[in-house]
Parts: sequence; structure tokens; C-alpha cells
Amino acid sequence: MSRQPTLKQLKYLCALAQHQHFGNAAKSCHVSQSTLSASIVELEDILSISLVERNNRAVLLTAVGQEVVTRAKGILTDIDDVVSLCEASREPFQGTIRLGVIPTIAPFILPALLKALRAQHPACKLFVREDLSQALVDALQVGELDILLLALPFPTEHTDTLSLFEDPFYLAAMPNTRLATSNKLRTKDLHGAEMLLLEEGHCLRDHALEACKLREKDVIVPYQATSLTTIVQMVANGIGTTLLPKMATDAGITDGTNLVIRPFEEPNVGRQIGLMWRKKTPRKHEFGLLGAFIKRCLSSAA
Amino acid sequence: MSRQPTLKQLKYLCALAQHQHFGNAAKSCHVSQSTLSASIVELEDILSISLVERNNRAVLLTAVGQEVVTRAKGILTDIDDVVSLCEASREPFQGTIRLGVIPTIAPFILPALLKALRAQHPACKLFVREDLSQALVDALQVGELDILLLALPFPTEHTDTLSLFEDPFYLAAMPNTRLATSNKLRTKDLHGAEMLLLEEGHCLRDHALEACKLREKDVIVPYQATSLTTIVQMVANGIGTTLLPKMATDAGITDGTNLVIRPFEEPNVGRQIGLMWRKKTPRKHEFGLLGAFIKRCLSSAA
DNA sequence: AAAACCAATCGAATTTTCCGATCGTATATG
DNA sequence: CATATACGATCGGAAAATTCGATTGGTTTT
Repeated sequence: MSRQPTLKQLKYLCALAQHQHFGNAAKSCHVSQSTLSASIVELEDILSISLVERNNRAVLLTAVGQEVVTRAKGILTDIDDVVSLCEASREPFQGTIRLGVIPTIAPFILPALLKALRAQHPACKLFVREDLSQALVDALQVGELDILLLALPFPTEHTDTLSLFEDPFYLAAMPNTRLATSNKLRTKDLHGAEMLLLEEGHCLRDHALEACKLREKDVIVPYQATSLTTIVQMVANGIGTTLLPKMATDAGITDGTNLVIRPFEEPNVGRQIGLMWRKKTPRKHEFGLLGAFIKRCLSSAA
Repeated sequence: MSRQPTLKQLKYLCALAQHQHFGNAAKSCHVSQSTLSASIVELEDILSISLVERNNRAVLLTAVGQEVVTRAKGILTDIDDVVSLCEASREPFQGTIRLGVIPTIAPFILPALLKALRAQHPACKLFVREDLSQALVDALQVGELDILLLALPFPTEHTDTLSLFEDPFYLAAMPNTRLATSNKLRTKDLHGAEMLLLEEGHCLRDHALEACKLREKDVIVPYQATSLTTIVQMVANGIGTTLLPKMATDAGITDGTNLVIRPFEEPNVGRQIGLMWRKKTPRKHEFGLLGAFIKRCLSSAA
């Protein structure tokens, strides 16, 4: 049964190679000469090969010994790298964050967020995945992602959420349509209107239906519209009307069109934007800070 | 005081990453669940960071944990590489041999030796250094070389030598000179002759003087002749006469000249070719085999 | 409500590690 | 030629660690 060399043995061997002297090498490792000597013997025993040639005038490495020392040095620095990697990751925003974002948020927030993050936390490596809420939640559950930025509520288990801010829905319509010109805009005005919403699976669709108390029959499911930008173009071409989250209009999604953007009279017509992570994550503190950071970076951008 | 992760901990972490289950991972490592669990905890303690998220339905790695596992796998295979490197080096001719050869042997033996070695021991990595005997011996003593191929005797300490074969000296002279045409050639015939020998430091010079009982005044030290080939060219141009080792003439050093090559009548006019290594080398057995190999490869080439 | 599962923890036994002292050998010194 | 010195290997005992089985606490499944 042949065991494996230990890191300690390799460390001692490297020290011995450097000092060419058992006693001095031992001193540099803060162990006794007998300990180091025995360790080298044991290493040679494990490898079944002699690495060091003991000569009373000098300690010489064999050819194999040289090679082992070279590799051992590499291994030891690799270990040090692991340690310092972890040291760096210990402080918030110093490590990797695997973030999932839904498609109705990503294009409007990520540019500002990434820019601010690069500026204020250059060591933070942000890995972003854009997908539908359910896919993101699944990925979160199996540990492929660390945290999600999405619209709440979204039904899950074993997760905590942090609500960041309300994202109101605005009506976007062509200038001289009924909805664009009515006196005060209320959600019940939408009943019977031809609304264009994203296809099934986008939570924006569900949240819009919910917030405006719409029924399915009011909705036109656009063929092949997987992004809000496409919807906007369709509305601008007179195909109907739609709801846009404030962050999309803030980002200038209707630039270049003559669409009318109108808020609703009643409160709470909108969606809640928040973060979600696994209940058991060890990074709750960091994620809380990330939430504050996102809020700050959006309010300064607005 | 922060210690270093041990290989065992890294191994357990990798197993855990693979099995996603403490009990199964422990089984695969042939330890108890408690041992593995404690090891992981300790590793996390050493790195002061949590690597694994314990969830009752599944074991998840944190982002840092993933990264550590990736690096740990690399480190563990590096360790395995060291082990297999040593395994390979254990058998003769499977590792590196750092060979020193003197200039009056190298060009005549190395081609055949290297060819035979590549053919019969392809795993053997031969590193060759060509230098004067004293420089080679110094390098041998400090462990830069493992073994020397040179002419014996050469005064040293702490070395063993293995005599391989006699390399007779032949006289090389122009066709119609006294030494080329005399009846029987004896070393005393050389007295008063103008001999061309290599410059100081080449042992061939010393061995030639010794074997032929020559005095310094008999010798012409050629300006800038550091190789036998140069000497041969000078003799062929009528500048004197010289002694050539048999292995040089065998290798065809006088090809293209009309020089006469004559053996001496008396025995033991020549030099002894042998190997030298440090008394304390752990590779005596292998070096003995190398000696036999060299003899074999030369006799089959002759 | 009970059973099953899982990882963490505890305490005891074992193994390993480490040190100081000593030994054997080779070199330097008187 | 004897003695002193230097160096690494080895030995035995003390200290520290590792390991295991058993148990606990919490969660999920039946």
C-alpha cells in the first residue's frame, strides 16, 4: 500500500534543496533536525526512490530529486494561491458572484450596474446569466447561481428575497388613440383594449395582468416577440398598446418613436424588483450590501 | 495563526463535490462520515470561508468552493504526477541521466551511444555536457552531473570508477616520414619527434605523454587546436605528427587525408576509458548497467 | 405522528507527529 | 595519531492529531 506524499514533506524537501543542510533547513521550517530528516526519509520511502544524496560535506539532490523539488514548488504555490483566493473572497465584492437576471430587467439595469461595480469594486467578478424567472430559480436551487435579480413575487421554496424598489408600469400607446388621449388613465380603461404582452413564461406578463386586473382575452400574444424592444416597435407601428416598466422607459426604450408614455392614476400599478438567494447561503451579508449597491447605483443614474 | 490546507482535506472536498453527499463521499474515501465532515469543517475554518452549503436535500458548493475544487483537482493530479514520475524513474534507464563527457571521447562515442539509447531505452532522458575532465569532476561533485565518461586515471576523491575498455594510441604521420616508415614502431622512437598534442587541460595530452614516456620538449603545443580534428588537419599539412586514440580513427577522423596510422609494438600504449560517479550515488546499479550498455553498443558498432 | 435521512458533534481509542538525546561516520584540528 | 567538531540517522517517549462509532438536532417523507 503506497501512500501519498504530504505537503509537509514536499515543503521540507524544498527547504532542504534551498539550504543544502538538514539543520538549517529544519530551522527555517521551525522544526527539529530529526523531524525534517525523518520526513525526508519517509518521503523517499513513499516514492521508493532516493531524492537526496547525503554527503558529509554537502547535501546533493539526485536528478529525480531536482525534478521533484521543481514540481513541489509549483504545488506549494498552487496551495498558496488557493489560500489567497479565499482570503480575497472573504471580503464582500472581492470574489465571484454568479447573478441571474430576467430579460425584462437585464438590458435596463446591467449597463449601469456593471459600470458602477467595475469602478467601485474592481476585484469583483460578476458572472451574469439572463433567463426566465423559473429557469433562474432552478439554477439558483442547484447552486449554479448565487443570487437572482428579478421581479417579485415569484413562488419558490428555500429562498430569501430582498425587495429593492417598485417599478411602475406605464402605458405606451400611439398619440391619437383612445388610451393616449383619455382624461385620467386607470387600469380598468384597459379592459377590452388590445394589449401586446410578452409570451408566456415572462413574469412581466403575469405581473402586468395581475396589476391591471386584465383577462387573457384582452391580450394579444405577439408572434416571436421575446423582448420589450420588439413590442415597442410593434406598438409604434399601430398594432396595439402595451405596458412598459419604468426602468425600460428610463433607459430610453421608446427613443425614436412618437409613442405616448402615461402613468396610471392609482397606486401600486407596477412590479416589485428584488433579489433572491438560497436561505442557506453563507453570503447573506454580502448580498444585502449588493442590494443597497444596486439601489444606490440606480438612483444616481436616474 | 493560519495553517495550510492539507491534501487530505482537498481530496475530501473533491470527493464531496463529486458525490454531493457526505456519506457517499466518505465511503469513496474509505473514511467515516464524521471524519469527512470534520475535515470539511476544518478546511473551511482554515480558509475562513464557507465552501459548502449544507442543505438537507443537497450539498451545494459555493462559488469559492467551486473554484477551490477546480484548483484542488489540479493540485492532486500534480501530486500524482510526482508519484508516477518517481515510479518511472525507479527502473534503470527510465529517468534522467546527466552525463559529462570529455571532448576527446564525445564526438566518437556519443553518436552511436545516443542512437542505441534512443532505440533500446526511449524513456531515458540523457543530458550531455562536454567539458574538460577537471570541470566535469567539479560538476559531478556539486551534483550538477550524475556520471562522467572520461579517460582514467583521473585524481579525485569521493568517487567510484568503472573501467570500460582500453583505447590504444595510434601514431598518425605523413606517409614518407621517418616514423611512418620505420620497421617496428615503439614509444621510444617518438623521442625527439615533433609531436602535436592538444593544449593543457585535455587529459588526452597527459595520458599520451605518460603512455609514451614523452617529455614536454618533444611536444609542439599547437596554437588554437582544441579538437583532434584540427590536429589531424595540421599533421596532414606536414606540421608534425600526433597520437590518435583508436576510437577517433575508428570514427574516421583521418578520412580524406593520406595519413599513415600505425599501432605501437608494446602493449598498454593507450588510455583507459571509464565511468565515474559519486561514491554516495543511489544509482550505482543503473550506472553499472550503463557501463555494460556502452561497451555493448561500441563493440557492435566496431 | 412516526420513520427515515442527513450532517454535525462528542468522547474515546488509536495513530501520527514531534522533540531531545544519542549514535555513527566523516572531516578538521592539535 | 588522537581529539574535537560537524552532520545526518535513529531511538524512545511525550504530545497532538486523526479516526471512528454513537448520538444529536433538524428536516423530509411516509
